[in-house]
Amino acid sequence: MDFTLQHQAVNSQARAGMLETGHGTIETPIFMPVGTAGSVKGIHVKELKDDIQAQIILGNTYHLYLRPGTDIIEEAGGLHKFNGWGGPILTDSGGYQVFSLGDIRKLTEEGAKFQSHIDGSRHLFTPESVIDVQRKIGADIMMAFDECTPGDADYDYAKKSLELTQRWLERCVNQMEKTKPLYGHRQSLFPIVQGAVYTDLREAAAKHVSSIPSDGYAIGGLSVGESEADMYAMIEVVNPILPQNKPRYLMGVGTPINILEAIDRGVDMFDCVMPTRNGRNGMLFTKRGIINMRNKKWANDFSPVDADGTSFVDHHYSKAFLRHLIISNEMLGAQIASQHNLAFYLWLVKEARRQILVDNFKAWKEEMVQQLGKRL
RNA sequence: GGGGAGAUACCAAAGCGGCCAACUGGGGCAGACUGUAAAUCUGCUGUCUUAUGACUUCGUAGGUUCGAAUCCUGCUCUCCCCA
Repeated sequence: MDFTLQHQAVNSQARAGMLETGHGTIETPIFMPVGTAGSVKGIHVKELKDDIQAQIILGNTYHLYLRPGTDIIEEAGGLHKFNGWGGPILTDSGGYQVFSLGDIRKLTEEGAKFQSHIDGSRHLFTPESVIDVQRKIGADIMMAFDECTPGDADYDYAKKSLELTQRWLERCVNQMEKTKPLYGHRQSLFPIVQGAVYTDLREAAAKHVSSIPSDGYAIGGLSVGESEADMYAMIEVVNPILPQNKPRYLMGVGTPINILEAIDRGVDMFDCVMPTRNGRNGMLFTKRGIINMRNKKWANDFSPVDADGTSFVDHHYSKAFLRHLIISNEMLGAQIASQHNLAFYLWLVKEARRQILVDNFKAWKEEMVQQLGKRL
């Protein structure tokens, strides 16, 4: 997997690049829609490609392992074929579930014992098994198995957690070397930087992962309860240490403002459930600010969903109709909102890239941030 | 014509002498959501700009009682069954 750094902004750490995968080239900075169970919730592949113009999507190891099960995906010929997407796929390792399934999971040196959130059955994830599952899923980018340390972890916990993540990383790397891709395309493993909000831990973590040759590097354990100031500070600590000529992926982030701030600090790749989940829950992101579509003031606003938007849905439907759908709990409401939000997120990173290439990123970003935070 | 049941807040529906401004659903209004246990969750929803406060409510008019949405009587209306 080759990454080409095309342009480095002058008064910002922002970069524009190209990441070539076995399923297509990704232009960075990029936002990757999340498709936990193999599908970006509520979005057809056609809309994903043509309307939203997604270049890579996520899947989740834990969720796909539980349902439909690794065997089915292998029998299908990998996730690319199974879900009909065909483009690049990144799979999260289940490290986030170590965090989010706190009550029904137990960590040991060996790995993480989960109880299925579906039927309560017990499963063990190890760095090795997680690599094996991701081989079978066929992800272009596989994530190392980590502990996503909570944002409020104390220093002692964060340190021990980081050390566990580091030992797990070594095991992931070993397992990568022992195994091969199953479907004829290259698979890359991205290590993950942890260390909570502690500068020295983040530094150590960044140095550790940088010592391991990889096609890209991820920053994890952010947007998990810490302040935004801490999040930005940690990005600033980590990015100068990570290899310059490899893509950097900030996991799970974030709001449109978060993304622009992180691009400004040298991040290339993002994923987040916000555009889809918040969309389903009636929130729209636009370049002029945030819309809570359920608010009464939209009830008789027959203007387009987003006059500035790039998506078909932005101009085809009115705010009043979309509000009606969402209030009525109609499936289409969630679909339209998700499609709009994803199209907006992809527009945002595409425009950021364009501004980087014409050396106007910083000024553009400052202006955008003012608008994006507004509530309409 | 005969017999029976019932009228509670925007809707539905509990409550059947004090713990009732009134359970619970729905609806309404607002908020949350960041590598998805989420088409989910949380508030508020009689009036008084704030309230452990005041005031006005449970078809309607009276009555009993220290005290009534709850008991009694009249009236009005609704529904069901048999003709």
